[in-house]
Amino acid sequence: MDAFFASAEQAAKPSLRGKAVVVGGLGPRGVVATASYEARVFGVHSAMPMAQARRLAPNAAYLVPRFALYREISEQVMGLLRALSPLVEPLSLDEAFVDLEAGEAAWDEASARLAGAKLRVDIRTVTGLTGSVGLAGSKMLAKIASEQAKPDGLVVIEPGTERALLGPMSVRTLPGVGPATGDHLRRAGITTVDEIAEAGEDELVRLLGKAHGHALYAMALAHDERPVVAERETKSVSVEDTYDVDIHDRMRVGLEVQRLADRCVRRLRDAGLSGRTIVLKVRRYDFSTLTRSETLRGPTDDPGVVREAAARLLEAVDTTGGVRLLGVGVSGLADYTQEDLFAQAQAQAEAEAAAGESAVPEHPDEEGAQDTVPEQVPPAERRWPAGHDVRHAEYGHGWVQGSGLGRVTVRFETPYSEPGRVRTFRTDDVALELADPLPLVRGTVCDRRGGEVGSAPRAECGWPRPRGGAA
DNA sequence: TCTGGGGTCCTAGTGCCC
DNA sequence: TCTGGGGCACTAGGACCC
Repeated sequence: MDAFFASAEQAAKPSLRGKAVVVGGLGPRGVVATASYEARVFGVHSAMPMAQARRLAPNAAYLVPRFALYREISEQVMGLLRALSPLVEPLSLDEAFVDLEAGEAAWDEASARLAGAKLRVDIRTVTGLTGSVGLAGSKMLAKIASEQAKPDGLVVIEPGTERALLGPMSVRTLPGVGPATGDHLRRAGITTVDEIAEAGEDELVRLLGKAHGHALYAMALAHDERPVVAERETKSVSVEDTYDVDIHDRMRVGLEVQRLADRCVRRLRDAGLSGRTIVLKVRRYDFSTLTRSETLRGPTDDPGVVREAAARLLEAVDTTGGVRLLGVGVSGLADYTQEDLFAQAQAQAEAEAAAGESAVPEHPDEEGAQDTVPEQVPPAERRWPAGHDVRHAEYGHGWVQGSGLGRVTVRFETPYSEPGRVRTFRTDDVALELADPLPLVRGTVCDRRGGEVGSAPRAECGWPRPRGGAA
């Protein structure tokens, strides 16, 4: 999908069509998730600090991501891909590989082109958004083709032309070559794919290590035999928060870790998983990041057990100077729940010992349970995130254009209307309430699959993610 | 300028067991 | 009893991806 989050917002909000739109974290430490093509003209791009984006494009619309909406659109596109082939490998919410041969949707270049062209039309019809398709004989080349096809295009890499196409390209084109490896290669005098091939496999292994060296050399020769894998098991589940202001208070750090542990367990349980290894992540004031982990005797999804492990790990971390990010994760996953009996028994014993002494909450992780850690934020304060849908008793459906100083500004429009008018209300106006997003195309019903085809949904998103790479 | 969140994979060091 | 090596599990960090 092309500039996916931003395109979805433009489709949902007629007044933003043709305008610079930036989606990402709006806090002081936010970064850009996606910029519309209109915003990219100003130099705004993904992963850029939001403060920098605001300087480059001060008049752009800045919105927070609405993952529920993107997930629904993603599921619609996934449905279209699965109609082409049983072998669909999602890479993210907006990208996927499809093995067209396995689905007998294509058997030669002409039929592949036809299938790709029809897919693009279908995506547009169903979602109202544009997608790009790359067609090639391997995943690596299909991905490169789809990048070249953006926005709103279709590119085929014909068999026999791969080496000539790849040769002059930057090493950064190859998957797995990021800033660090790119620099490493550049210092060795290697900047193009051709130069990787000329350097030879031994040199690549010497420079980058065994796995990376072999893989990169093969890619440079356009060799990529990786199959399209429809089912990928989740390996870890984690949550993390970056704080607007560094936390110095050790007690507060401890409370945040407990909250994160609870959130992580909720995600774990929603996915029907349990895990053995608890990981604590701390990013300090100077951006140095460290992780500490502990492996239990058996997998658990008990919030008390995870909280305790995370607290133990925190004890070994020096947080003087302040922390900007905290995270809690669980790995070593199992798709069954075999409780850590020892830890549970211990927790129970401790709870019994503590009974009467204090009112520390126990295991509150039932459906819909709230965080047990006291919130620092005053309760009942209504939040109006920029870009979120609202409904007003009198004016109907709209979205939050901005809020602050006790006021919220709403633009009243829908995906099917003309650009609408703006009105401002008090943030506690009872006539105003948050609303679910409307479908981008009138009459389409998002296909909330029950997992009857292919793999059962895992992790929080139900099921993962798509693009137009076709192998 | 000042760097999110949720993942995966790889490497290297260490300790333990046989 | 001591030593060494292989294999494995665990831990920590880094790079990369979207």
